[in-house]
Amino acid sequence: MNTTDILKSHDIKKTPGRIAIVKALQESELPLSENEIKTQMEEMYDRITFYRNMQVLTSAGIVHKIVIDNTLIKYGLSCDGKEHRHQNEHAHFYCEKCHSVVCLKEVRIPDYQLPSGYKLFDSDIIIKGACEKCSH
Amino acid sequence: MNTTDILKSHDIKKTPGRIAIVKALQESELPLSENEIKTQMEEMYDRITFYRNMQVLTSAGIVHKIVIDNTLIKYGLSCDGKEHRHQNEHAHFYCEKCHSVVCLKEVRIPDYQLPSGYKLFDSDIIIKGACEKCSH
DNA sequence: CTATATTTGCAACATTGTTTCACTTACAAC
DNA sequence: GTTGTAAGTGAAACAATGTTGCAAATATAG
Repeated sequence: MNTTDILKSHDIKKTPGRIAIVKALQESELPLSENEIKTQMEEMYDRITFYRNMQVLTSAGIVHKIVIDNTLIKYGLSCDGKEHRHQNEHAHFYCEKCHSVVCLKEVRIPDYQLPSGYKLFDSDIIIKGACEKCSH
Repeated sequence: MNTTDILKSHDIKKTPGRIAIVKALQESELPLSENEIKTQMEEMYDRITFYRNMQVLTSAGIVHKIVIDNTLIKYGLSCDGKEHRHQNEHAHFYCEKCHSVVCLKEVRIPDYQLPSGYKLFDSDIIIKGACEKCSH
């Protein structure tokens, strides 16, 4: 799906800032941090607008926020932004050597058995370690 | 195990700040945020010392840091601080209504099957939803 | 093209986390 | 106990991250 159609299908106005963010994520494969996105946006990046647009994009389910640690956040496209999806469907891996984050599509989120009365809205699995390139 | 023995058994000097942090966590059952611990420490709380002591306590495995979101962090005692334990053994639940965090001891961390070459150091499961009191 | 509701970008502020350095304290050796 | 020393503390200053209010700009429906 092309960048502007993703926004359109979610009833979100297509503004240059939002298009730039989604484009950066589409072109990257790996989830990106704010700084990595900023680099791609060049001079059109504005911190405040970025935060507000991320708020819009994540609550629409287009982008998911991957919180590795309080000082390290990555953003990834939610499976081509197909639909409203507030729940991650797979785990995320953080390489402590090269600091990259990858979506582990093969590690699915299980059906958790919560204590009675508890309701599940969303869940995240973060696995930390060394990726293939860095584990030698 | 009493507070000072926990520190002693990890070869960490027992200073008033550290004792106060561990005591606060021991008396609470639920994991606590920095502000909640600060309240219990009263006037002896110092922000810089707190961060440094948390660094020491978490890397010793006495306390584990539960990152719910980049702006919401809770700290919990690692199963009575029995031993060096850098890996959580259970999931954590965050109630989006009352903002409490509980350790879900019954939701164990599975053995993840990582792609070949990947090494696992640590992992976290965060489940967000509504707790028993708030889900009615 | 025009109207209007949304978005942007700036200033100012609030929170969170780190570094440096002089002073103090914990604790081991005596 | 007293003392020496390595470790911990707390203040100042800084850096990074996130939020709010408001006037100007702009995306889209009609």
